Amino acid sequence: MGAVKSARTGRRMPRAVRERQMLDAAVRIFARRGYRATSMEEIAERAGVSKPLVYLYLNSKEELFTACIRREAEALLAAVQSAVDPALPADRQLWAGLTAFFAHTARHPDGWSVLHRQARTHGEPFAGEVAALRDTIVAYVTGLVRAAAHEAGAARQEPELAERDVAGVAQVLVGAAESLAAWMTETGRVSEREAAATLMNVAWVGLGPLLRGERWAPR
Amino acid sequence: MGAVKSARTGRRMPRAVRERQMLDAAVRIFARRGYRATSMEEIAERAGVSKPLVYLYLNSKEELFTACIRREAEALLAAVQSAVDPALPADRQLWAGLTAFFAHTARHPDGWSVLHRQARTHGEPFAGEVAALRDTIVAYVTGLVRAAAHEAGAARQEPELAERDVAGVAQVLVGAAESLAAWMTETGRVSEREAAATLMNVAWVGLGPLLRGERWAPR
Amino acid sequence: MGAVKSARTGRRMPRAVRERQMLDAAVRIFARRGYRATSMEEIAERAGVSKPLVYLYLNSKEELFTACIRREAEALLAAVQSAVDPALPADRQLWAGLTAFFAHTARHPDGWSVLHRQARTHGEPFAGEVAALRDTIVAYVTGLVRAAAHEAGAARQEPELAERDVAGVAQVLVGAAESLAAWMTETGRVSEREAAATLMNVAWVGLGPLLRGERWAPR
Amino acid sequence: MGAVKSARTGRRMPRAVRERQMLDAAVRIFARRGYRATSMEEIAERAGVSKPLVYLYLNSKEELFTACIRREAEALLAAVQSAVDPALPADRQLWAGLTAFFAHTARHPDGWSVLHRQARTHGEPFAGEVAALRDTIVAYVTGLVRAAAHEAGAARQEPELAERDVAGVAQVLVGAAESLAAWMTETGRVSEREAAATLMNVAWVGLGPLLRGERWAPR
DNA sequence: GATGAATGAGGGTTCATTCAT
DNA sequence: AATGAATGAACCCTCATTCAT
Repeated sequence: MGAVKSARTGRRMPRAVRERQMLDAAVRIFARRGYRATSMEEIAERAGVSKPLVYLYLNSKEELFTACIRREAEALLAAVQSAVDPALPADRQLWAGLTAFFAHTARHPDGWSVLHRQARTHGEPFAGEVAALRDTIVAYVTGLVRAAAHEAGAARQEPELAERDVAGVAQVLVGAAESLAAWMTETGRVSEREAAATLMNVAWVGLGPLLRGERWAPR
Repeated sequence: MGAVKSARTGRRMPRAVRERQMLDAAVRIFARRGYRATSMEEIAERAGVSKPLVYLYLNSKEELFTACIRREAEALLAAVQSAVDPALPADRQLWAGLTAFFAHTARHPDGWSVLHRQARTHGEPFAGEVAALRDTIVAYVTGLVRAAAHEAGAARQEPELAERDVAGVAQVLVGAAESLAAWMTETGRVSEREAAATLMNVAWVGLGPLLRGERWAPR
Repeated sequence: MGAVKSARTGRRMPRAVRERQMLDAAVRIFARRGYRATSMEEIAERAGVSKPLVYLYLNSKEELFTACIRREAEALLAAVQSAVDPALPADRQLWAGLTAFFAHTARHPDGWSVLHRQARTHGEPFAGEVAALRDTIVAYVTGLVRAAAHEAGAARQEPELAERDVAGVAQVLVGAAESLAAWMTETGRVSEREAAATLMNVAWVGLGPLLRGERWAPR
Repeated sequence: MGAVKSARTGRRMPRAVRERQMLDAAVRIFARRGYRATSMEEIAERAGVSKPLVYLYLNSKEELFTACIRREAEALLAAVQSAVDPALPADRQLWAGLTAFFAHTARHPDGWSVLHRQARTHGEPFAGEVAALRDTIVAYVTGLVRAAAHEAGAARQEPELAERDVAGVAQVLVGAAESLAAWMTETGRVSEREAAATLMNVAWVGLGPLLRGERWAPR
């Protein structure tokens, strides 16, 4: 009825192209409806092919969803990594990475929704796929925070930050970044650079007192 | 299949009791399977009643899910609010609130999953219910951060924090807290107090340099 | 939701009164929704009693519907019969009967709908109940037509009408009357007297040529 | 139960054929059970297909019922129209039309039941479909009666019949015809030609006195 | 390389009916 | 005299998936 039909653009396309069309359609629909509410019928229709062809290429709904998750995870990781020059100082790397992250999620809201919302809400095996991605990112950010702390500390002759605190800052950074990205794509109220700047101010500027050993403790 | 059956504990209970049982069952199953993948049958079974009774009391799957969201939202808000003494200084309030938040989500992981994951993933009208809760919390946290900045600034004769930064810190706090809570309940790798302490260190301790006007800027 | 609830007018009423309320409610709802689409719930609600009470008094949906049919059939028959004075000439009796019939169906459209539409569309045992009523009426009308023909024929020294033609005229009369009654209650386009007059003109006035032996035959 | 199963005659048939089978089955069952009491399951079974296929081709119970009504209405209209030669005099046309009508309803009792009983009993949108058919037929019959009166009147130098009476006769004719058809198919007590002849005698032969201005009036 | 035809299985919802009080 | 609590059974509809061509 109201479904937008992609005009079936010429039959007989090479497999790689067809597959891409199917994944594009799938990501879009999974992102907007959720895994269970998405029907293979609708994906096939939007991809401009028949249902059996979707099965021929992607085997099952579960494998199709997994393929979507993998493709989007790789794309996101590639976007962030290619934006970061490992030769730069840690804070510049962090800035570049955050900017690339927010830019990518803003440009691919459906992909981000699949990763951040849909995959995590529908249990195994999908959640595991995303967990792996997240672990990679957390590890990378942890390295950056450690290096940043090291540089800053070295400059000011201060003791390095304890691993626990490094990990804590990294977790907060990643968690807040995810949250901001979702908020950005859903409400459009913040720009990519604003989001990145907010995080840099908290993470980087806030590192100073932590490096000097300040801690908050209940009393 | 493998579903655990609650031994039907005696027929003929007053409506209020039955309704509670149904909501308990529903929250648990919605949290684990997601809205669409949850069947009314399974909820009824777990609640120890027949499906028609669930419909008699809760009308429809959608209303049932909404009732779950509302109950869990109210419970979470009540837990946090009753933990906070408005007479205390802002940092103590923040600590108390965060601790209560993490304690509640740790004790009610299914409720938290319904609020944080499921409700937000399945569109309107569910997302709206949770958005209202989140707005309440963000407003409250913003107030605390502003007050905290005010106290700290006043003590040190420093200019107060700009509203933009207050809002940024609040957003990061709430986003990071949500993210940590989910991570906590999903992986069990951090304790409630650790989570709260990490956030206090970043938010509270890191407030210092921000108050002194330090900002990170790319160049 | 939108259902009109009769304010439960005082508990503890004599059985006969309660039963009447239930039948009233049932006729009304059966007439408007049809047998299958009517729920015992709605009847009970409209009657201002609980469902078990409906069962206590009327045993089952089927018996309840049958009771409605019988009550309405008896009422219709009584209305027609009490309007007819057997001492009058046949044409006056026919006129009185038709007028009473149209008046009754106009005043009790739900009852007429139950008899004419609902009961006949839902198979046995309901159709049989109405068939009995119809047979009674057809027999009565046949008698009137025969008598009318006799009077007219006797006056003009003409041969009486053959039984086949008498029966034919009676069938047409009854069929047309039913049809007009339904049309009247559904569209409201004709008055009771107009309907009766139309039928008298066809049946009575048209009797003349038939009595003189005129017939239409294909050639 | 007692359901007759059509031996599944070979799988894989072209859509048009299957659709016809489904409509055949549906008309039969709707006619006998009524709309609400008919289950899609039973229709599918009788059509020799699975339930989903019925939905694939006919979308919903409501659309299926509507499709039945339309098909039967068109078939009935076509049968009557093709039997009538507009070049013939009005009485011959009427006779041909009535004969065709009774013949068609006798040969397709289920179709007639769907049109006359079921569709009208189950409210909109079904009743509207049949009302359109009836209007067409009433208009056609009105034309015939008018023409017949004109011919007859012209021959005898008499004044034409008033429009009100023409309409009255047409309504009575159509109503009586419907009623006789239902009675015929339900009881089998009259033949098609007898039914048509009865109506011709009343309508055609009875037209004479009406043309001469005779009217019945109460007094 | 691609599809029209077809289905098993399951989910949301409703309803007539009963039991215990 | 009357009801709140409860359910077995069915029904409409959808969907992931396959077969035959």
